[in-house]
Amino acid sequence: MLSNRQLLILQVIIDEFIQTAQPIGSRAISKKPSVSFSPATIRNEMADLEEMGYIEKTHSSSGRVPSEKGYRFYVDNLLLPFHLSHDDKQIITNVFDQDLVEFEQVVQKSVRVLSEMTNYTSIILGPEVYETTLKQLQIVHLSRTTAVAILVTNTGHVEHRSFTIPSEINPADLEKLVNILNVKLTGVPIVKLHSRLQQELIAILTDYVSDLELAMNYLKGALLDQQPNNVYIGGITNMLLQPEFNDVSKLHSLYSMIEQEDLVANLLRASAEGIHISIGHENKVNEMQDCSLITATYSLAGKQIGTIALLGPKRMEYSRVISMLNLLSNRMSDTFDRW
Amino acid sequence: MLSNRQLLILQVIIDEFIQTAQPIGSRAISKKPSVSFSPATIRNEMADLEEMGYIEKTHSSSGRVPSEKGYRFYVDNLLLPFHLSHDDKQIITNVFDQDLVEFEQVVQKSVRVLSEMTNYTSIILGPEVYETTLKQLQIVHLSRTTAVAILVTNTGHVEHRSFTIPSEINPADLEKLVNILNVKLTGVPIVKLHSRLQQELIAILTDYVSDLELAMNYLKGALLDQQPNNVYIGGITNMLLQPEFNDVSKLHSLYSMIEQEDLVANLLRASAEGIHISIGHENKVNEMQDCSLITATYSLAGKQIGTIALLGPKRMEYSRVISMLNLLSNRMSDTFDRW
DNA sequence: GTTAGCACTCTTGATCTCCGAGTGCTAATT
DNA sequence: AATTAGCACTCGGAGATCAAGAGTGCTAAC
Repeated sequence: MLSNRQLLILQVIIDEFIQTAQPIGSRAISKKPSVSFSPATIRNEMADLEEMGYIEKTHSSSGRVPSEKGYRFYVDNLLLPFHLSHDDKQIITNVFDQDLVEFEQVVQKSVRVLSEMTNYTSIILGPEVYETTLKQLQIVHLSRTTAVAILVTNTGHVEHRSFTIPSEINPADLEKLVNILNVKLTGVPIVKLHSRLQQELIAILTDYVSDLELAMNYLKGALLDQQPNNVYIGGITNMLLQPEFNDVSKLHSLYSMIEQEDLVANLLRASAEGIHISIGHENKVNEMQDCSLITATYSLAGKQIGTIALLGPKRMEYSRVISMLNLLSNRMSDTFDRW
Repeated sequence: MLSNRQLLILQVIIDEFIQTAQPIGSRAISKKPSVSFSPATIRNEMADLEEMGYIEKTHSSSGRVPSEKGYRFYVDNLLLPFHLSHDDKQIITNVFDQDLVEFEQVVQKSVRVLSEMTNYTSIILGPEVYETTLKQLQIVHLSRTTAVAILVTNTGHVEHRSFTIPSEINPADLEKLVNILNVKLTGVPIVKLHSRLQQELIAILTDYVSDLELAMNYLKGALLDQQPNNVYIGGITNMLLQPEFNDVSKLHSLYSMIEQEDLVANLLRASAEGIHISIGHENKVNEMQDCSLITATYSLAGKQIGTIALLGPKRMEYSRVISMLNLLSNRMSDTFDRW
């Protein structure tokens, strides 16, 4: 167990290090107004804190630096609720002021605002379509042999994909097929489209359409193949501002990781509801083990549909960032619910 | 005028520097099989080349490094046609092998391939829609008050935008309006949509639709407001591999420039037909003045519709890169024409 | 005209020193 | 018993110094 004094000292060390990125010495701590002990006393406490693994030295006679265990303790026990300034709140709220009626717009704007306000890299995993349903399906013929399939969801999301129509398929058949599908599939959740197609409709459809299989395969390809990774990333260059990434080789490995959107997407897809923080080696991805990742989820009708995340150095402004993520994720959920 | 020997030496210096990024000394040059003079002779020639401004020293007793004037001369006069390896050609050709029928897919794939093959940053300015025409216009109602407007072009490009329907507008009117517009505007070039709407159709439309103005304004907003910046950028992290960007502060200014997509878009939009090279300070954008930018254009039916560019250090592999850009832009033009 | 030779210049890396910030420990103080 | 002052010690960082090496410019010889 940590004494109150140790708690105070640990708190000061971490707060200070978050600001300056410099090791903190006993003298500097004793000068803090909230601290009223001599450097010698503090040195004793620091030795204990170090023994317990909450802080570290960079070399034998340096000041102390928080360890990952220290950050973890800080995040779990020492985090003070942070009051966002009125301006900050306003900026976040403003994102939702214009009448944006599309998920995508909201998300794009949020990513930008978040990275600008925090100076970290922000990542949003766009709303998953689990709950969205098919609103309308349509084929637009571009020429004899090419067409675009367009799929509109009830959330205003539009997917489209071009394809070539093989000469074996009768365009009229395709047309008929689409008409039937529209009647039968409107309102069906997107994720269930595939199984619905397979299980329930084949029987009905064979009656209407010759060469069914061929046409179906084409439609399936057009509509379902691409599950796009709706990952939005902003402020990647902010990493350059952090002294911990002065080293180009570190940057390179981190950046090439971030460039792999599917990897990032999978990582975030696993996030638990609410705010969650992974510090350094708590991250499974190697390239992130010098970073902290804070995730928050947002929801539609109480059901989690996406994730907002901030990636920065372990030395993040946890408390401020958490407040911002909370506010943003609530606003997002509210907005989506209102639609 | 440069003597043949001077040309040879300049060529060797630049070729070598492009490979190694290290200053080249007279001894190293004289060891090249293509060179048969002693270091002393070469030193004399180098002094002349330096006086003329084609090469520079990094310090008084260092080897020589090409100046921007040197690169310019090299690019204008010394560039040998580069023969792409069979594999390289194959990789580029493969981009077009699958039956991609959408501009976007082709462009996205090209950007990736290009940056992977060159290790530079590749930028493609997506096809401008000047020549594309409206294929179909459609409104899908999501709810009483929201809808998505979808616009399909003859090239398979799909634009969409959600909007809220103000209560003053009669949904039936909107429907009617869209029907009429579809009949009247199909086949009209996208860029002319706006003027067409204003000039020719207002008269006809007033007969059919009450509250015309309101409905029109909404449609215009939905369809024409956003001219999206179709800029695709790949391999940004490749910059980290170049020794000239070891310095984090240089990287930062360059990266924050690249992050501004509209700036990049405007820059490329101005590119002249064919291959064009800007070296260092020939670039107007400050942040690029340590870089070279090579642009190539591609076309549809002989009309330039977009730009491919590679951004790298001044020490670029000009000749290889130019061959690749040539091949790629031709293939792109061919493919688009074939549709 | 070309090249060998040589003195000179400048970078690079290694080694050393000095300074200061910070520590741990002990002994004095409260 | 807890706190603090005092002090010796440690280590990193900034400079200074030095030697090695790569490269140059110039002169004189070929």
